Amino acid sequence: MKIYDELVERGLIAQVTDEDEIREMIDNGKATFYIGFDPTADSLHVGHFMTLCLMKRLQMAGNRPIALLGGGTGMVGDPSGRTDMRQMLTKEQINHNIDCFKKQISRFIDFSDGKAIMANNADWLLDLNYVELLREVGAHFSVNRMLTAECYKQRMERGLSFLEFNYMIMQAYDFYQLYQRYGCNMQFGGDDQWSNMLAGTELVRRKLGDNVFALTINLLTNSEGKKMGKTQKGAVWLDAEKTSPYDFFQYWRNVDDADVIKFLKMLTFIPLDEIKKMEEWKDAKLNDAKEILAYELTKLVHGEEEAEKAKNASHAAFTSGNVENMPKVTLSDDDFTDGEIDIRKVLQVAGFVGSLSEGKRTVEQGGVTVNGEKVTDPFQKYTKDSFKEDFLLKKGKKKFAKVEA
RNA sequence: GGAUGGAUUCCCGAGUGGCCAAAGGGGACAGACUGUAAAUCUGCUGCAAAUUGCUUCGGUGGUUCGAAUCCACCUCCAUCCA
Repeated sequence: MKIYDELVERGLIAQVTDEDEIREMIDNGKATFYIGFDPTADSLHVGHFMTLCLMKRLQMAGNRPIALLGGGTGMVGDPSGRTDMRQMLTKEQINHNIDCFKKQISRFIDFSDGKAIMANNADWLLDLNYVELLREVGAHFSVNRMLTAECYKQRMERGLSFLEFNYMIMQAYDFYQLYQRYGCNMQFGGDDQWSNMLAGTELVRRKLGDNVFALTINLLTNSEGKKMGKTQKGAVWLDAEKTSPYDFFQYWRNVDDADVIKFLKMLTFIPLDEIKKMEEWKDAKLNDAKEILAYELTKLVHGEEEAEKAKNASHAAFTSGNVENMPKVTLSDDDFTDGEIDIRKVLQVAGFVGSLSEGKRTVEQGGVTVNGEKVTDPFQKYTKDSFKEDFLLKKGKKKFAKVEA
């Protein structure tokens, strides 16, 4: 199966500017395409992961990717899909974030021998002259049209600053630059980027009379239409320091039944005919599919070794009760007062609760066990010796840890 | 620049001098049921060794025995006018 059809089969493609042209180009490895990453945080998250996978798939099909870091656009901030203005980032933050992004992207995409290009739009955006830009680029944009773009609609009610309004122009200008510098003839991105991307294809056509193309992929949503990759604690990060491989594994292990197959198709590199077989799996058997999903994704992001560890930890916690493989938490001397620590504090240090009050509440509701025994006293004390033996802490149904001191 | 309305806890949103750590809903968390799923029901949801104390209703100052609530100034947002 050619790459384009595979993308369709996997449910990835949302919108395209010209299906036949794009199919012809990417199927034959003729595309030089770019995907932009704005450095809004110091790690990539699950949403980026989707586009990185897309980049990889296309690279494997012989196309040349350009990873464009938004050192310039990050100074402005994309209003798409937001209800309020992003907090403005300082140059230092942006540069730091870009360094973090670079490391993560390099692990995914093969940049050797010019097989891929890393670019930063700060190189051409930061030194632009205002009046010159207005004349060169601004003249090609109709405000009337821009205002009808989906990405601004929401903001027409809540307010849109001029700064953010210009984001689309920045992004369009990127495409124009990349086309001239690297012959970049295609842009890919999340579906929320559609109007920004169209602006780019139009700018190139108007300035140079050449046709370039855009393709968006479906945003990763669950069966309820909610965006994936967010938890109550925030985003699911690709950085192991920010989201541990175990938590990452568990995140995918816990997806809804209704979503497993869809995610396997969209996110993993498992051949489609294998996934087809899994579609037959029903009820509890679906748990196997969830585990495959979690394992594959953890492997892609953190490597095989970490994926094995996460899987073993998961088995230890949920099936075998094998304490050795469980996620570990280590108490420091500072956590003890007069050689003692109470259960609330243990929960807090383990990261299971946000405050001692919450810990107390959880214990009172019967949500905490130690070595399988329910803890009833929220002020239950432990000495250091308590942790010499196995100390298996469990909160609720899904939080496990082996606590050491 | 002018007029009007607004800012409340994770989110939405009630509260217009004490009975307010602040209704109701959502979300989150815990319990029951399950398959580490969904749905449902119950509890719970500022902090703190806790019939109490402390911090919180955009900011600062004031009135008052007492302020989310009244007053002044400020900041920000929305709508209309210029």
